Order: sequence, then structure tokens, then C-alpha cells
Amino acid sequence: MDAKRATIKDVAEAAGVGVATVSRVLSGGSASPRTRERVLAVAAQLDYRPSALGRNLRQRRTGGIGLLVPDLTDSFFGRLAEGVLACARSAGEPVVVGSTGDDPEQEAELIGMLLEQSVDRLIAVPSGDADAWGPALKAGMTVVFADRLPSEAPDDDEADLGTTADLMLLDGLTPAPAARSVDVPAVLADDRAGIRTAVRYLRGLGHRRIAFLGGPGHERRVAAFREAVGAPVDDELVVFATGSRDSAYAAASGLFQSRPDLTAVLAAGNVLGEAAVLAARELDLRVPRDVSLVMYDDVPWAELCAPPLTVIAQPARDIGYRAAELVLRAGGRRPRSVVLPTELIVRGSCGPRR
Amino acid sequence: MDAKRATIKDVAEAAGVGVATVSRVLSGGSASPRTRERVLAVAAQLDYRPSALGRNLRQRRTGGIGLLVPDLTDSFFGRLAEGVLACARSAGEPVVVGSTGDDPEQEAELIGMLLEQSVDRLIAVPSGDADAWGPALKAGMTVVFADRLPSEAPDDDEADLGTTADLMLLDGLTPAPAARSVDVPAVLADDRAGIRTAVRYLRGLGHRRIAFLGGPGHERRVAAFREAVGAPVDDELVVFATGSRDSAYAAASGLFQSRPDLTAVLAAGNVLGEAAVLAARELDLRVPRDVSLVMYDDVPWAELCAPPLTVIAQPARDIGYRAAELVLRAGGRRPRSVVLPTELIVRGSCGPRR
DNA sequence: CACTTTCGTGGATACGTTTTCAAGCATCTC
DNA sequence: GAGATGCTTGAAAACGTATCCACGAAAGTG
Repeated sequence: MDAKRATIKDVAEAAGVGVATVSRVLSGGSASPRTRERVLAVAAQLDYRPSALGRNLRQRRTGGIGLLVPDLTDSFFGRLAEGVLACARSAGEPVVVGSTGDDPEQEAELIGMLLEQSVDRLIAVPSGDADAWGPALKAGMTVVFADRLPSEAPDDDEADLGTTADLMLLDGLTPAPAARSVDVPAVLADDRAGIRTAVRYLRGLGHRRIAFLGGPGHERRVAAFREAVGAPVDDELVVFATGSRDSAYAAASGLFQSRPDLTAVLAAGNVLGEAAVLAARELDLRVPRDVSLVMYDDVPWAELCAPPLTVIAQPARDIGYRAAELVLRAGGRRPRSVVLPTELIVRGSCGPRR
Repeated sequence: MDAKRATIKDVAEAAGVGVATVSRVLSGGSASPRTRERVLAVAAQLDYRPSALGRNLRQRRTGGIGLLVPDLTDSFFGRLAEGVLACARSAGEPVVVGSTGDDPEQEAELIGMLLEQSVDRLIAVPSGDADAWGPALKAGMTVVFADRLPSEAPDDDEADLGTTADLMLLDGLTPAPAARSVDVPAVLADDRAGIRTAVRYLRGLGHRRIAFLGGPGHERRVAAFREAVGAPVDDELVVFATGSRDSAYAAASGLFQSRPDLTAVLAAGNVLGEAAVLAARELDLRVPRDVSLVMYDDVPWAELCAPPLTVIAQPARDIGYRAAELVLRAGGRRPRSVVLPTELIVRGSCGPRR
């Protein structure tokens, strides 16, 4: 019924040449026009497709690239993944996707699995500590981080001053401390500029008590927030949720209730923004009359929301695409990091301080 | 620097046994307690991890499972994928994901790539014709369709009466013609019942001119729609978009403009629903006063919309999870298809006929 | 005690490919 | 014409694993 696939040996026999010749022809090596034609014809006729299994074993590496994201349900990571897939497809490379749930333990498990598969190129939105990536790097993996950097490892030696160098800067973008403890390239949105823009925008509307609603992996964003608002940061106005929607809602709701004096909220991601809208509505806070809202990350539904949400847009798809580019043409050379610009899109969720 | 990984040979030598014994111990074969313990200890000490490469080549199949979806950007497929990943992770299996863009050509290309990788288990949201799946099946792949069935192949011989059998029915669900031309199990939402429920709901509100806004792969839904509305179907009220958001918007906008007499719209997917809301707003049609709207597929933002959208919810994640279950424990036996229930969630986007 | 059965074990093989190596042959150079 | 040079080619060796098979010892049976 299912005739077993033709192997390179079959092709060689049918063409009356050695297997080495077939391999060379198909890999673009040198061969006489005469034999090349014959081999190609026979291969086509036998519908021969080289088995990735044999090749992988021989060169001791799986072709494809790994992709680790916290949650494909989150629109941002969906877009990012789509970018990676697009780039990988154009290169003909398969991509193994894992969802970590923002859990360092699951992440480590998935890394182990990729290692076992001999996947040697990985693009990841890291959840674990910096030293969670030791195994992957030690195994010789080419890793590129996307969207985030791993949080600083809780290491004891403190000789860990971040080098701000090694960044390919696009015009006017603020440099980011890429690849601090672990020396790994990254593709990031310009969180610092984005957050600063948002804060300045809210400031310009008269807001003074601006809250920050963050989630896992938003360390860089909250740092940028602290920097943007300046010295006296009211710590009660900075709250964090875990990954789940429930947690985000709880955090938002708690924030609104504990600090009714806040006049604006900056949500650090789209599920947090969603939670903020929901919580505000539930508590009968009108947006933007009672409270202004800026969401980090633009999503299609932001426009459908009532009111339409003012957002900081990130090029999620591009982040994925460029990360894939980096990891693909990392020909031994360690690629440099990339920072992509964000954009403030003003819609209707921000008003003057009440 | 990066010490090469230990192989089974190293373990065998270090433990003073043969490689066969090591393989057996690690694969759960029989071995004396004494040697088993030794081997295990040595393996742990050497941090040995069996290489998937060698194993795959030996058994001529890649461990993992393939997943083909039209677009990870679409929340529905994101949730579906997350379900697949969850199940696969609990089984320790890697999953290779491809995004087809609802394009049969890209789909075929991705199938070819999976074939080349010797991935022998595939769960797919099909875009191509039924006979586009010939190669995969002929190669012995275990395929499970999710969310859709492939459209009928434009074949010449017409002896193609669908067998409605071979379906594992949950209580009260309508049977679906699973695996018609190609005999492949599937995990589907009960589109027929879901659409019927929506139509009946709108009917109950007095609506008579109900439009259907569909996209690629919604053949079963439009059929259910036609069946639910009964004999005289106004073909102008049934419009289709291609996959893109732009196309969806154009279709929705065109529909509203060409048929201002329609009083309700049933959008067959979340991006179509989004487009409908946008188009209605742009044309100054009030929802639900001027036009009622039901969206097939519930998404988080449906509640944030103005007005909140009445939807037919599908268990997207479960669909993915169950599909993965099917494809994983398909121990030679061909698994049966599964149909999962949908649910009408009434929010605020439907009103009585104006 | 002689015989059979069971069990634990290791050597050898095959999986399909890429790559190295040396050999064969034609062409070029002096 | 002899030697050097270039190109094409096929045999063979890996790559790391699972599994077949045969062998020996221990256990069971008469």
C-alpha cells in the first residue's frame, strides 16, 4: 500500500552512479552536466526526497529552529510567531514551537527537549533567569532572544555591570542593555522610548498619579516607567500580575480600588489592557473621564473597544521575523542585537486630568 | 568549550556493559536490577540524554507531531495551537508548526517539508482540496483534521456519497460528515448546531433578512446556515472574504452597502466579526439598533466591544487538545472523529428587528 | 544428575545521509 | 612524450540509536 520512500541508494542504482554523486548533485556540488542531468531526471521520476533524518544524523544537528513563547493565546506572541514562521518558511526550515506559560520550569523542560532533538538554533521569549540559559548555550545553541531579556540571575558575584554596547541602533532609538549577563543577541521593541512617550503623553494631559500595570517579563518596561516618571515613584501605583487573565483582572481591580486617586493607567501588555478596561467598567469608572488608559501593544480590537484604546504599537511580527533572520544567517559570527521602534497611536482612551 | 554530548557508547563503556543493554534499560526493556541501577547511575552522572537523531533514523520516523494552521494571528487558531502544545508537552513530544495562510499551495509545500522530516503524525486545519492530502496519507502519516474538513475534491467520478458514520457523538450533537472523500478522523465544533442556534435566536428576535459573512474554510458553516434559514436563500446575503483582515472589512462593508435592508448578520469567525463591527461603525449603522450581529467564535475582546458581542463560543483549546490526543494514541487503530458542543452567549449585539 | 526453559547480555547490523579520500582519466605544459 | 594539473567519480567511513540473534548462565523439570 504505502510504498516506502525511495532512498538515495535507489536513485544511485537507477542512474547507474554512486551514492556520493547523487548526494553531490542534489547538494549543489560539482558534477559533469551529463551525469547531473541523469541524476536529476531519475530523482524526479522516482519522486525522491532526501530524508532529513539521515542528513541530520550525519551532520549532528537538526535543521530546524526552535521557538519558545510564553503563550500563543496572547495576540502579541501570536504575531511574533507568525513572523518567525514566515521567515523560516522562506528559508525552508521547520520550526519547533513550545509554549512555556511564563513558567521557568516548563521553559527549562522545553529547552531540554530541544536539546534532545539537537535543535541548535533557538529564538525565545525568555521566562527564566539568565542562567537558565546556560545549558542551551553550553550545548552550542545559537540563541536569539525576542521581546525580552532574561531577568538578571540572582548571582552572588556582583561584577555584572551591563555593557550597553553591541547594539545595532536604528536612528534615534534608545540603546538597551542587551545580552547583559549572558551574551546573547536580542530583538526588542524600544520599550524605553515607548514607555517614555506614553508617560509624557499622559503628563501632557495633566496626569500626575499614573499607575503601571505589569506582568511577567515586563521588568524592562517597569524600569523605563520609573525612569520616565522621575524620582518620587509611588510604589503602590506599580502592580504586577502573573500571566493569567484572572490574575491580570485581579491586579487591575485591586489597583483601582486601593488607589481611587489615580488618574491614569499604563498597561504593559494587551491582556493587561484588556483587564484594565474590564475592571474599570466593573467598578463604574468611565474611560477616559474618570481614568485615562494607555495600553502597551496595539491589537485589532483596540479600535473596537469603547472607547477605542490609545496604545503604544510594537512591530510584533517584525520582531519575530528579524529574530528568525538573525538566527538563520548566524554563520558562526555572533549577530548583533536589534531594537525596533514603537509608535504612539492616539485613540480615545485618554483625556485631561479630571 | 562545549564538550560534545555523551553518547550511548560512552555510557556503555563507563558502566562496563554493552550498548544494547544501555538502550534496553533506558527504553524500559528488561534488565537485571543490578545492571539497571548501574546504567542509570552512570547515565545520570554523565548527564546522558539519548539523541533523538539516532533514534529517529533507526526507527525511520521523527518523534514529534506536525501542526498546520492557517494563521496564528487569528485568536481561534492561537487557542487551538495552545491546546495542541499543552497535550504534546505532557507527552514530551515536540511539535512542528506551520502557518499556511489559508493557501493550498503553501499548505502543500509545508506538507512536503513535514514529509521530508519524516514527521508521521499531523494535525491540520486543512486549506486545500481533499486530494491535496493524498501524499501525506500515502506516506503513512497519521492525520487528524481540526476545526474543518478539506473541501470536496473537484473529482470527476461522482461515486462520493458521504458516509455519516464513524463519528463519536457527544450527547445531542448533530452528526457531521467527517472524513468524506479522504478517510481521516477529525475534531470539529458542532457548527451545524451552533449556526442553527444563532439563526434561531435571530429569528426569534424577528429577523428575516439575515446575512452570512464567511471566510475560507467556512463551507460547512455556510451549508449549516442555508439549512437553518430554510428554502429561499437570498444569495446576495451570503458573502465570502478571503483570509485577510482587509478582505473581511471589504466584504462586510460591501454587504452593508449593497443590502441596506438586511437586519442581522452572522459572522462566521472572529476576524469577520471584527470586520463587521468596524464596517457597521464606519457606515454609521448602530449595533444592535440598526443591525444585529452574532459572531461565531468567542474571544476575550467580545466583551470589551461596544456593544458587547453576542457570540457562539467554540472550545478552541479543547479542539486542539483532543486532536493531539487522537493523533498521539493512534496506536495503529484509526481513531474516530469527535464533535464538540458550542454555546450561545448572549451579550448586547442583538436586538429586535427594527 | 541430565535436560529443557528462561533470562540477561553483548556483538553485529541497519537506518539514509554527507564527506573524505584516492583513483581514474583527460587536458595542459615544458 | 613525460610529467603535472584539474575534474569527475565511487567506495567507504562515520553519525547515534534500536533491535535481531546467538550465547552463556541460572533456574526449573524429569
